[in-house]
Amino acid sequence: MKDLQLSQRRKQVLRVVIQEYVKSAQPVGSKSIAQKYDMGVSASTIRNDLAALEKAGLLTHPHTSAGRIPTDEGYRYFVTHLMAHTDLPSRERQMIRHQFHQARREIDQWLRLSTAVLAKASAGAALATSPRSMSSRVKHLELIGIQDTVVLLVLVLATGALKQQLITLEQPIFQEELSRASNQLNEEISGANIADLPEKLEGFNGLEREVGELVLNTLRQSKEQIGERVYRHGLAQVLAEPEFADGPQVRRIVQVFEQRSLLQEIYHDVMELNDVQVMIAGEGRFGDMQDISLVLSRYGVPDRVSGLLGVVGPMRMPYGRTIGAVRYVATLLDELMHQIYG
Amino acid sequence: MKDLQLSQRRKQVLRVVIQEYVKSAQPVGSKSIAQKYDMGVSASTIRNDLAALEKAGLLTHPHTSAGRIPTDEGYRYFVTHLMAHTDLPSRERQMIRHQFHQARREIDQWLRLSTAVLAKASAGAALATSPRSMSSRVKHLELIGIQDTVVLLVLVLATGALKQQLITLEQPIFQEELSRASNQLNEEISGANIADLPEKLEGFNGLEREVGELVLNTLRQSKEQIGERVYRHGLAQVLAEPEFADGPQVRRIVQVFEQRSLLQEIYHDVMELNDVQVMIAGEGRFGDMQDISLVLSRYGVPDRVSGLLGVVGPMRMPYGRTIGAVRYVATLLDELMHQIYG
DNA sequence: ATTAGCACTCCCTTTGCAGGAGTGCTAAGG
DNA sequence: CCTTAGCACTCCTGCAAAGGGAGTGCTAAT
Repeated sequence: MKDLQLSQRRKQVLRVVIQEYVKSAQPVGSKSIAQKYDMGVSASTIRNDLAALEKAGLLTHPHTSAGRIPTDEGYRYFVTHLMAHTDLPSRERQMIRHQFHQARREIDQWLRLSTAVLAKASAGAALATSPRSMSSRVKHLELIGIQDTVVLLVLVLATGALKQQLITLEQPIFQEELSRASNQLNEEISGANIADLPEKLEGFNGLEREVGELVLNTLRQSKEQIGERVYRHGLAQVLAEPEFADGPQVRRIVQVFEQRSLLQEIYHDVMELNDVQVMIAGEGRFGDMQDISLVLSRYGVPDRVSGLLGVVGPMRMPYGRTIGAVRYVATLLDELMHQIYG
Repeated sequence: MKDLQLSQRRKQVLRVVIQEYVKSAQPVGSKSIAQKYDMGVSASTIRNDLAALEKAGLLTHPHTSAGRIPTDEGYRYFVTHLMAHTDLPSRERQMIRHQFHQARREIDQWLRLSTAVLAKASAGAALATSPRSMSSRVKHLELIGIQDTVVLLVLVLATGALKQQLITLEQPIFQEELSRASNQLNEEISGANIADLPEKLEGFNGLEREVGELVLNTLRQSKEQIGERVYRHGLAQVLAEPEFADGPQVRRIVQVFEQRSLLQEIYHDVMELNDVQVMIAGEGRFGDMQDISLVLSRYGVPDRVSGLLGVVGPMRMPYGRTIGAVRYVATLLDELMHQIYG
């Protein structure tokens, strides 16, 4: 977007239109602006401003004789230039923090809580991915016999992440044998990076070799993926918004909310930025996201683990509040993660 | 429901009404029945039958001059008395089985696949819970130092289920110390049931005691809960059904689909029955489930592990197909689980 | 640059009307 | 007693016309 020169008043008018429209979901007209907000000018003047803002591409109207509503670009301009830097009110922050301290100390719990809290604070639908380990260094592995020929491989990464995988053997095997194998492997590969693992595996064969290969595979795989779990909360609530009154629109947002692949695609973008990122109507880069906005943030500990956290909602969204909520929950998660991985 | 005496023809008429209505979502009238199905009687006779079925509470019409649609009880009667015992066609079964054999050997993968397959086969939204261990016997535990004062407790149950929990200590601790503690605990409590655990813990204090208590807590907790993870798939697709065209109805089904607590409540009922269970419009026992049906089944290995699997969709649902699909996937999961826990 | 005035546009709702589908009832026939 | 044809009746649906209203765009004056 080229940066526009707008007079103070026009900025103010744009701000008001967005504010009112977010509140009421109704197109807002010149008269109601002049009445509710004392801008020192008449409705007629505001009418001119509205026309100018429309020509600039920041507003539209649904039909000739309706009030104005913001366009994608209007929201974008608002978010980047006009929005007051709204952190969540401290009372609310307190409450959220309190909830986190009451939860069990487990990443799973934290993320579940995060989505619940975000959904509540934002009136959108919240989602989060479980954290992905940045450096997948093996900390420890364990082989546990489940059945005669079935063995469970448990893999603990340096980041504390847990991976599990079933192995079926040709022959029954004793637990002693398994323990022996896992001890041997542990000695060799614990602390090993994905890069030096193949080399270290050279010396092994038989069961150890097989398990080693499996470990390598698992690491490789987890390197590519977003966190394997996606937490979601609050879809029902966002569907209550009037923009999702009709069928196609509902399906659109549900798809955005459900689709793993979208998160996967967005993942890298968000990882690069440090602050909360706002994606309005897909920003042209993503398919069917009419009228849908995302507010996303990375969370985690730099170079150790990181995940994705955010809100999906209608484009007509209280951006200030939502951004504040996402940012706060993300920093809270950062803190908690830091206690573990810091 | 009292069991009604219906003539063969009336049963057939009911069957036809349901069949047609499921297909078209349109009220079906006497004339169209007489045309499409050669029942050897005229539309007028069918009209009488329809009136009788309506008086019996199995049908209604939305307004005076509309065709008939089934009521809750109509569907229920159909499912219990009228439905041909439809297993999935064998071609389809083959395909599904194939997909499972291609998946990675991991419960997580299986369940993900299950919901995907079910959603596809049923045109509803599928959900599944991860399996709950029936007897929570400890198989093995492991203490892994993550940070100076942060320790990860990994708990492997006899069923192969994995539990994890972070522990924060007052004092930094060496890995050797942790290994010592976990070895000691393993010797004592591995194989121990939840019942005899408290007794066995008597002898311990310090770190071992603390960990032991944590183990006990974790077991107790997992005893009450449904599987901790809920897998979902296919919400977008079910929302395309015409009954979910309006707002309140959408919110209703999304809530049913999202709410963990509902599954929790239903869990015990389903566990007791052995075959697939059909719940139409909440069967009066659950709140806001107008126009929504559930088709659910237990899966797992008796006395070892079990979980919940099923479909949520509109009441106007192809029950035969759906039940067939749920049953087949459930038995498939039974099989797979049996390989591990059998 | 701002303002008041005013015609114009287009949506939304209501009303009325015609068409159609399907029922319910009645009376006659097997 | 069950079945059938006939027919009036009900109520939905779609369409068109009309009125009201909100808000704009333009113009001319300040």
